[in-house]
Amino acid sequence: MAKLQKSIEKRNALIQATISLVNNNGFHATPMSKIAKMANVSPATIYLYFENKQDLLNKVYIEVKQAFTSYVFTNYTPDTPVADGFKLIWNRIADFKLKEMEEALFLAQCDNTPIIDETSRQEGLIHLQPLLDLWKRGQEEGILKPMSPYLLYAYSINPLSFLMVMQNRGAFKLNEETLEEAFQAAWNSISI
Amino acid sequence: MAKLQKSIEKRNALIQATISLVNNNGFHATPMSKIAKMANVSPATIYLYFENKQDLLNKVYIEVKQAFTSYVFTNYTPDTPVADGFKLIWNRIADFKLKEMEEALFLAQCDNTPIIDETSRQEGLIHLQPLLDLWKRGQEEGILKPMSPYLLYAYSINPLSFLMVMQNRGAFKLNEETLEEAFQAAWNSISI
Amino acid sequence: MAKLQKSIEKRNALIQATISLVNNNGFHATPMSKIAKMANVSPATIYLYFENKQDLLNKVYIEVKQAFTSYVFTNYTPDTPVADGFKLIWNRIADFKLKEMEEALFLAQCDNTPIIDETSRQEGLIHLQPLLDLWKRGQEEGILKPMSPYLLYAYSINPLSFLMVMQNRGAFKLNEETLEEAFQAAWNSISI
Amino acid sequence: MAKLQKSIEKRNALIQATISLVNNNGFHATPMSKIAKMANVSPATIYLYFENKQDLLNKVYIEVKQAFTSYVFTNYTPDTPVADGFKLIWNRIADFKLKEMEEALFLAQCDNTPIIDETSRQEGLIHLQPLLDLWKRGQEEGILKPMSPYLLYAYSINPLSFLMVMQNRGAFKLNEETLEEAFQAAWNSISI
DNA sequence: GATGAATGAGTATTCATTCAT
DNA sequence: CATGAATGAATACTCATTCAT
Repeated sequence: MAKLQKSIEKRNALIQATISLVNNNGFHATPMSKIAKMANVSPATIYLYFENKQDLLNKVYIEVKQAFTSYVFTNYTPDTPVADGFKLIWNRIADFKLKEMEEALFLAQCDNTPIIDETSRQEGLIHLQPLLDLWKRGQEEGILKPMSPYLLYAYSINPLSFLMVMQNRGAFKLNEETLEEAFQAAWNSISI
Repeated sequence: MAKLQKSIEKRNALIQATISLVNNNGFHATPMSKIAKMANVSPATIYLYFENKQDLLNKVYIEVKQAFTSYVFTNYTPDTPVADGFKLIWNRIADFKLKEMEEALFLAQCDNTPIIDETSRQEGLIHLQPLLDLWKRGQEEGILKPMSPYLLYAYSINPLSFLMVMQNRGAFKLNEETLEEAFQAAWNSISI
Repeated sequence: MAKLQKSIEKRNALIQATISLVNNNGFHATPMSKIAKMANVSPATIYLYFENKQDLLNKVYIEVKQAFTSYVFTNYTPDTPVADGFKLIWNRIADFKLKEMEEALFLAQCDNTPIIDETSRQEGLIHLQPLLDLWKRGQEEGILKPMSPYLLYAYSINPLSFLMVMQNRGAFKLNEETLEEAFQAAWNSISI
Repeated sequence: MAKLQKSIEKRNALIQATISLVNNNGFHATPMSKIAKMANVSPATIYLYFENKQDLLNKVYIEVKQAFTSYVFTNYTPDTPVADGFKLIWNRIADFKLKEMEEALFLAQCDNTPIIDETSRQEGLIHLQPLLDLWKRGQEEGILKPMSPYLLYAYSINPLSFLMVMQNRGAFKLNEETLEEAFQAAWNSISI
């Protein structure tokens, strides 16, 4: 029991170290040895938990993406009215990006870079379905513009990533006021 | 003259090779030797034009960014009415992302990654001033929401990057129709 | 008793695994972990039976060599006439190489390679004495050429190793006919 | 010109170092770094001349084998009478094993071990054809036993490898007398 | 200017071996 | 006895950079 516990902790430490180092230095400047050191294990130990560096990265990506979607859809049920549902989900996304900035930044980097395997990328996408369903419902009800979900995502969700990156670089501050402005912009862009 | 010409051509070949390789393989999988090979020069030759790999990357970034802004503001004059001016600029940006996809993808990767020096990043920003001025004018005229330019950018400009990346991955198609939808979403998000 | 039995079985499994893996992949590509896996034990268990990898290899060599000589001299008694005795022993050697090919191939590889300690090699040799005695007798009786036993061995015994390796590589077939030819060649080379 | 010369010298130094180290320590205990050190180059330099460790080994094997066969058939012409021809070739083989012991030992190790690629092994064989032709002629003339060339090789040629290994281990001495005995044994084993 | 050969300093990965359980 | 997890010490191989020509 204690052993399993320790094993899980080590794996998590590796994942956290990877996120942190890739965020700060980029994938190309994140050697396995540094990850090991930050996680307080030997480099060889990484290979007990992950097949190789690419596998480590893929697995971290998938798990962070799952944590993200899991966080996002907490409290949401498919019978929530469209406008309320969208606001709920949007706020959870914003919350996640603010509270789990490391994870969110990591995702942003992976999503704009060819460092993740295509299959892992796909695997990360499937859990977004409830949002797509919500949008479809909104379109059927005539509340949302009849556009491709990619457009809906590009204008209502993705901007948060940009804003978070800017906040991380110290150029911009996400607070109650700017978040409200952001939500209005998001809603205006997709609602009829 | 012929010599200078050849020199410039070599430099351009190096820049193009860097863009192409970083796009396809990521920075971490783009060795100098490959760049040299693709540009048909010796690895040593790179160091006649750039100080080192980081310098090469920074310079490529800055030049591509300049090409981008230069393209974007062609035909635009500061006395254009706000709505027309925004539409003009927005369309040029969309144009660039469609016609110079390699360059645009490269910028998207650099902008979400810690591979570019902060100073180079700043240098890439300064040429965006005309757009910021336009927005300020629009806000003074009560046409645009009185938000931070970061918010304006996040919602009216940045989504195009996301859409382009998606198009590049084969998931989405930017055509006359979707571009029009995109523009409406952009305008709705920032206009009062 | 059952415990001792199991212990012996494990040790044998380790020896067999070592032989098989070294034969197929060579010593350099035979990690302890693979040996353990093939023998269905933990890597750590190997060290309960052998001091280290070198010791494992030496012990395997010695035991296989003993199995070989023991097999070879079964039914042979020192009072057998020289010609009969040689034929008897030669046939047993040929038999062993055909029936215990794994073991024989392992010996061939060890005998031509610096992977076995010199002392272990010596230890493997001592049990060949009956053959040396037979040869001495044959020379005293004027039946065998008065040559160094190394020459006798090189021409009458060692060729079987070569033929077995060739058969293992699929290039040659040892059957009743070729074995008879081989024996004639062997006998012709050493008899007066 | 001087550059090409140096290049060839470096390559040869690498080959010699490989032979020497593999002979003394075995393939498994011959790291690239040691080979580099012995050849007075950087480890990275090896990879300018050979693709990887396996390629290095294969190439060394092939070149040594070619040197061997080339040495062996010097002075031999296909019209030499069978007995004379065999004696000539046999002596050259013995000569090579005595004078180029390092090379010969290396071949012996490679020939009894799965460290060489099968294709490289095949490539090493093709140059032995003149000997096979000689044997065929001898069989047609009724001088040699009508056996498989593998048997002829096993009994008339291969024993020299064994004797050389023994001499290298200090157990046996190849001199004029023992060489003559060896030749007689070889000839007796294959001649009618 | 231009180059190709050369390399030192890494880097991912492996593996023999140990040790707490 | 037996083990699986852990690791330090290699090891093959890469790559940004240099330098003699």
